[in-house]
Amino acid sequence: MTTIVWFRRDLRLQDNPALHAAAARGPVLPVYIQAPEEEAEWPAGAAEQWWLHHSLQRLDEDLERLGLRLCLRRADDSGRELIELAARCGARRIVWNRRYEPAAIRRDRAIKASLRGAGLEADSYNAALLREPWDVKNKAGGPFQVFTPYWRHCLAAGDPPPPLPAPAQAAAPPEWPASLALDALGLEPRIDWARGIAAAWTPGCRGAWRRLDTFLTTAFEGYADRRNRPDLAGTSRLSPHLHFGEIGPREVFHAVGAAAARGQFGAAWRQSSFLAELSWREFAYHLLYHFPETPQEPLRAEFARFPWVDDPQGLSAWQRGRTGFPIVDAGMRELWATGWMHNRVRMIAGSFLVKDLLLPWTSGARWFWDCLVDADLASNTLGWQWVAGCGADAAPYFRVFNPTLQGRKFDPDGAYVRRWVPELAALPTAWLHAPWEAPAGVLTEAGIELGVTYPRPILDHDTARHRALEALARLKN
DNA sequence: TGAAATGTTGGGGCG
DNA sequence: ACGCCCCAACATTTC
Repeated sequence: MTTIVWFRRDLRLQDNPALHAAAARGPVLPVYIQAPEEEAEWPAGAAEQWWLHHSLQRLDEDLERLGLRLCLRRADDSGRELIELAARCGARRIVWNRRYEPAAIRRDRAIKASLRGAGLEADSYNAALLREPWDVKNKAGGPFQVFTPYWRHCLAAGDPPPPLPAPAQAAAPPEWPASLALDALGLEPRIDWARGIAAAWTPGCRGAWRRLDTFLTTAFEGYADRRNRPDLAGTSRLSPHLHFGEIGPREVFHAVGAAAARGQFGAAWRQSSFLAELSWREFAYHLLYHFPETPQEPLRAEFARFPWVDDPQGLSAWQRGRTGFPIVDAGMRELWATGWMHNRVRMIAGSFLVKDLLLPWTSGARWFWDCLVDADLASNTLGWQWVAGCGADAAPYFRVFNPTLQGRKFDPDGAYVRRWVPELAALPTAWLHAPWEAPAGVLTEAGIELGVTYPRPILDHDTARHRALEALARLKN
């Protein structure tokens, strides 16, 4: 009996429970359905679409080694498309791995009901998370809202199950239904702006595993300190691979454990700050599941009446990396060029938008969504609500990042700023994070004319900080 | 997963 | 020798 495996954000063969279950029972028809309308308010941005194109290509190649191929479809109703496909190839069963965004949950629930109503079997599995969001409860039986107790609770619950192997073999269905060519999905940009992204990333499982292996051998041990340094290769850069499910969190968790068993690092690997970051991702899904309105609405209700500012010019300067604050501009340009930004710099740039410019956190979340290759509704929402101070376990309202101090602390030699803001490259490190303080002669020497070759700061941070503190203090009363 | 303002301490210069 | 002041370094409080 043929089973349709409906691929979504699980673009891998290993540790793929839906594929595993299907291959164990007979012929497999792998399907990907493009249905952007079903993503509701959060259709994939352009960078994410670029990634998806290449990831689907890799997945198809991997499936070919199993004697299968990926059937590509475009539809405005995935459920109807699946029923049609099942009829065409005689499938009686459809399986997939769960998604956890509110719109996807609603859609999948309706599809499961309609498939069963049509007399088909339909089952879903967990490929994306160490724990299901509904399985983790605090002592009162409710969801956690603070990370540390959430994490402790998960640690105490024991290790997640080991990853499943890729199917050793899979039978092809009696007939292959027609498939669109990958190019017909129109995911690749028409104008060639993706070169920076292509240079920075290798979509697909093998790229994901290469990243993980490199990270485990070179950066895991120093991660607690070096993860905050955007000028070093101190992070795993797994986020887009995890986002598309080219690698799963169970695989990451147990790869760390296996490296520890080989003696690469100590016995406390479960409590490592790297796996804590993986748990932040889990925590984000936990929150999104239990508070599904948070992509739009602040979790802390009083923030609904915060006096955000309308400042299109400020927003545009921030988006284009022309605020005059080098660490902020470097981050925003890294985002634009590569579809990714170092997490420390996300916090700095986010704090600048929300607290210095007083622009709504949702405008930052939307821009990140459109630019990021790892645009995850759960993580993006958590990150922005955190930095704005209106979310779970959020930064206290008075916590305002000083872009100059953050730059000096986390990019001490200025290598990160010099890379992404090349017009400042010749400025001595002492002035690099505050070029407006440099003596005129130093600027001239470095070939910089403020306001011409590089913007003057669009605001005075000290003034902006006081303005934010006042607005936030009023909110408390 | 802040930063600034304010307070405290202790060494050293100096009358 | 002593008190006084300055100020850097560190700690605490406050936003």
